[in-house]
Amino acid sequence: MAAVDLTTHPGHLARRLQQAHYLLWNTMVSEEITSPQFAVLNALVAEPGLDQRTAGERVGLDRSTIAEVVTRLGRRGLLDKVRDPQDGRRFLLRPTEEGLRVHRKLTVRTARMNQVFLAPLSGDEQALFFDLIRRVADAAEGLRNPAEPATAQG
Amino acid sequence: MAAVDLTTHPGHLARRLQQAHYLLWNTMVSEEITSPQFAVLNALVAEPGLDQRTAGERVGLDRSTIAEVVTRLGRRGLLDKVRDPQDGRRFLLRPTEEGLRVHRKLTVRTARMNQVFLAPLSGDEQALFFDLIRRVADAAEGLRNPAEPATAQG
DNA sequence: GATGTATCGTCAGTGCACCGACGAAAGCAC
DNA sequence: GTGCTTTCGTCGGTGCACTGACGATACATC
Repeated sequence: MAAVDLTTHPGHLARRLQQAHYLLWNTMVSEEITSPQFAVLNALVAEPGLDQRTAGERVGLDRSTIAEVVTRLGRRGLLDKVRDPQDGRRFLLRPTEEGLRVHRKLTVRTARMNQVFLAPLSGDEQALFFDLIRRVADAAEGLRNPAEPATAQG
Repeated sequence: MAAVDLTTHPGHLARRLQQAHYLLWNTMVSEEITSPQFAVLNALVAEPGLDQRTAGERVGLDRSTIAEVVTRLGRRGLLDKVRDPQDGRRFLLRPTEEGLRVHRKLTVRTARMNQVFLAPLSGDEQALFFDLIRRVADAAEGLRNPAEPATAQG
């Protein structure tokens, strides 16, 4: 009997956490717009005119995935995509009027959902929850990108 | 400027955490067997002869997803799938010899990976990390399944 | 200005995750 | 033992996520 206890495996917990969030999002926020789509829209509200790659970087999506998400947002008319006249490789993205409207609406609902989602934790615990996850995720991402500043011995 | 700070959104953090884990798993554990596949294999090592639905329940996968994972594990010869003679609707699953061998090997590597993944946290913090995530995930899952035991006050 | 390298976006392939609908089998009526 | 309902697995559709390869554009060097 060499089976392990998955409740002490961070990867398994992360997956379950994300699934739980997915379900709650569907019921409390939107069945049309997904959480990653909202994240991209949010990035464009903060910085209109981002190119695809940078937008993906802001929310943690690789080139392929951001391309698909952008396609869907474009199909829904929430985002405009135009070639950068300065750099013919890039597409510049900005939210449409409708995109801004949807973003405002979902921002409210998302805040409500987050409250429900985190309700099992006290205020202090919620802060800890963010801090611990962020530190683990940042460190793991750092393992992949061997540092950008100084140390250009890569 | 109505953009929100995604680092205080648990769903976004959960996604980033899972992605970080995915990358680390690929480099430190296996490029062939994925984390969900290992989870299913692990469940079958613990309880050989589970049917598909129950196995999915053990690791948190719905019917459609567990079906795909089982297909892949079967294709790799890590698992046997036979009809339940007692109940013609079910398939009973058990690991093959090769499946047991792979499970043992990955168990070791997974433990190493978890250490690296959680290295940014102290021992106390790791315990907290598990506890907080588990509580949030359990509560959210509870919202979906309106309770099985008493407390039918929905 | 031609050559070589790096970057941006796309495409194909694989895998996880959900939903809704479906057929087959089982269990419960009566 | 003929129906009603439930359960198990499958199938089709959508969406996220990664990899590796590719064409087009830009940049850097000569």
